[in-house]
Amino acid sequence: MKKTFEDDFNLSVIAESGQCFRFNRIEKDIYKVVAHGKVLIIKEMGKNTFDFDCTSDDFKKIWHKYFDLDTNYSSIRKSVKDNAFLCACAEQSVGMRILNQDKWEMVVSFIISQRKSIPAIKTSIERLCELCGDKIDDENYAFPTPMQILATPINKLAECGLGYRLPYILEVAEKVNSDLNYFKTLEKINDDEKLLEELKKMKGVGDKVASCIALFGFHRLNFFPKDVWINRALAEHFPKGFDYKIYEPYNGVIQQYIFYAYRNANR
DNA sequence: ACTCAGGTATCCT
DNA sequence: AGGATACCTGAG
Repeated sequence: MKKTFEDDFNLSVIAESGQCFRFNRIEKDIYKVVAHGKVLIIKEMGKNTFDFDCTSDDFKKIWHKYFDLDTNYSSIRKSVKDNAFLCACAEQSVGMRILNQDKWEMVVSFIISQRKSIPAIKTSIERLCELCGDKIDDENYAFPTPMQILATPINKLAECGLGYRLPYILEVAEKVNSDLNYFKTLEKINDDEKLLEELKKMKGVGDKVASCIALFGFHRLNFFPKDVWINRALAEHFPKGFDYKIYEPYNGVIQQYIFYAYRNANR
């Protein structure tokens, strides 16, 4: 089904923003997303017009929320004006959106992400999905549930290249599997600091990973994950410190602008 | 062959 | 509380 957006919406920017690992370009202007147990092919038809290969029912139920279509990102982007570096980052990130991704998938994906390159993260995640996720079609697999991971032999899981993160993932899978309301309970925590603290109780989840889970899984747009790229950008452009008050409650969106633009310019 | 990767747990002081 | 160090493995 065809959709035209007034607001910021760029497939390449979103796919390259590092927030998602199963959102990839498969051909020029064609992207594939595997999320929430579904495969979605999106074709860019022209300026801000896209063809989504899904039913209107799935679009309403899944993808509308996934792409956060009720939030106006261009107004957040246009609010950037105090600092030349930030303005440049925002300008290069036209089309950025913060996706609503699956919480469990975010937990595992960002535990895997530590000390790995983005291509290596993607490889590990795809192997894990193929190994124990539900088959969606001939070539695509859903992200495995905690139970599916726990039901898989350890030696098989180790073949996904998880390394020292495997015990973390198993421990977290046990934790989530033993409390079916785990994420519902966390969702109700309104205070960001308290949520961060709770997320960090999972083994293998520190400040950075917890911030990513909160931003990309819980859609808490004020979280500002600090990875190596962000730290380099901040050291270079904000030696006196970054003022998190200016862009409240959208620090997470600003972080994505910096990550996308700075990494593209320096890698 | 060799370095480094979207960090964190653990062990120090 | 804050700093140093080890850590699986793959991609370039």
